[in-house]
Amino acid sequence: MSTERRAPLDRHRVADTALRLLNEVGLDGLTLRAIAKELDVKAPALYWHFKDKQALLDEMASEMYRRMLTGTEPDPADTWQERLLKANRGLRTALLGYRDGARVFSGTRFTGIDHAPALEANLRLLTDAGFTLAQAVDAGRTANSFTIGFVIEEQGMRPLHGDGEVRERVDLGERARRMAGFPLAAAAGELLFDDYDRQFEEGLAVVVAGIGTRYGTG
Amino acid sequence: MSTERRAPLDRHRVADTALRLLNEVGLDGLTLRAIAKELDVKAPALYWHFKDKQALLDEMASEMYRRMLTGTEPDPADTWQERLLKANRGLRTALLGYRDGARVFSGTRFTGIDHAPALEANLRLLTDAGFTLAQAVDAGRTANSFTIGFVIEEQGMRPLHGDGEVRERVDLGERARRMAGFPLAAAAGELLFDDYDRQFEEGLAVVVAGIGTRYGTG
DNA sequence: CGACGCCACTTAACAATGTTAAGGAGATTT
DNA sequence: AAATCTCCTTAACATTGTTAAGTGGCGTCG
Repeated sequence: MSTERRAPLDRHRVADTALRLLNEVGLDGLTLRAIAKELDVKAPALYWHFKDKQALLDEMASEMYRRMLTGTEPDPADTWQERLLKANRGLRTALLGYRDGARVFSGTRFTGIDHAPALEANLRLLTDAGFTLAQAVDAGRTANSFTIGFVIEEQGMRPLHGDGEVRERVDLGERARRMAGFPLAAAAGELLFDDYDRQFEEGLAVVVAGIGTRYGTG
Repeated sequence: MSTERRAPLDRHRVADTALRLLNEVGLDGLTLRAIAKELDVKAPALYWHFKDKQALLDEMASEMYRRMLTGTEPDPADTWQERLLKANRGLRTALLGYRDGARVFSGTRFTGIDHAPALEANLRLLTDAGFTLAQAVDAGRTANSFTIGFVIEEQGMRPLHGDGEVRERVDLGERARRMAGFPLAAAAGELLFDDYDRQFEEGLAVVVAGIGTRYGTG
């Protein structure tokens, strides 16, 4: 018998399902009707739990952030360099875990305080290492901006598709042809669109080194 | 008499008008019908000049980039530090010049070669200064990623509105209340959302310093 | 026990959007 | 003069976020 009554939804379950669906259809395919169907519900039902679609996206971003934190208990024995590296690697990994993850994440603001403990711990570590609070804030934001910017470009160039497959969006041969007459720019093509992991590590190392140099805590 | 025949459109004029309109209505309000009305034309006419809306957005991004370049003739006597600073300051200024500028810019890929000469000149300057090509590419992308990421956050926090007015999207008092129990994080609020110009300069200085440190060309 | 009321949803509908199909007026070419 | 090309219009379509109104189940209170 179908007298089984589906348990009522809540914000968490909706965001959960939406995140799972995001990886199949991408941000542009993530319609309220599709999410609702996945939950065995009609679209307007979502408005009982969320004020509008943006509120749902905010919840999704918060959930992404929560999952990122659970993967990485901060080690109090970290040096500030290690902490910055870990935090930003973790952020990138979390964003890459979802199709259009960076776009979703950067378009939303946190509503809760789930991020507060980690932020507090990081600021504490940096100030204990000799940074002023202002320096610690600047350092964190600089590294954070780099990571977000990098992943936005990365996901724009190599979108993750439904089947987990990665497809390049740039035709290197055609680019090289257009760049004839600009030898360095042409040669840069192969470097620009290959080995994002290495490029990210390189950039992150640059940022951390710069923080040490500029704030004299290296 | 209205026998005056309007000159036919072209991609450039459409992108021009769309960019002007962008500052009045924002990316979400930038519909094809609104752009068409501004051009005294019906919406489907745009499809004669552009394959789809994304193609128009690409053209807009290219135009933004072109305007950025005309403002800044690269000085061959620049040191690599000066060049990186100028290029990324210019990029930020260009992005801030349009409502949702960073979102428009980061969502698109260049189709032309307008950016090639400047890229070539920058790579030349860096390699002449002792960088390998790979290092020059990495350095440029790191700085670039930082700038894009920074401005995306900046414009997300302080959206530019139609009348050129800037409205804050964060209630600092409410944030401080939520952050009770996390003193450093709470105190960081005022630092995080104030004086973006200074924060950007600070971050850019960090990146440039890091490039010098890591690639031994400082 | 029955009426009330709240929760969590459904059905129906709306205006707006990107996009396509078909056609048409005017200039240009043959 | 006929045909073709350019650039645009009118009409329509499916899809989207969102709102309004209604409805069935469940607990509470008289």
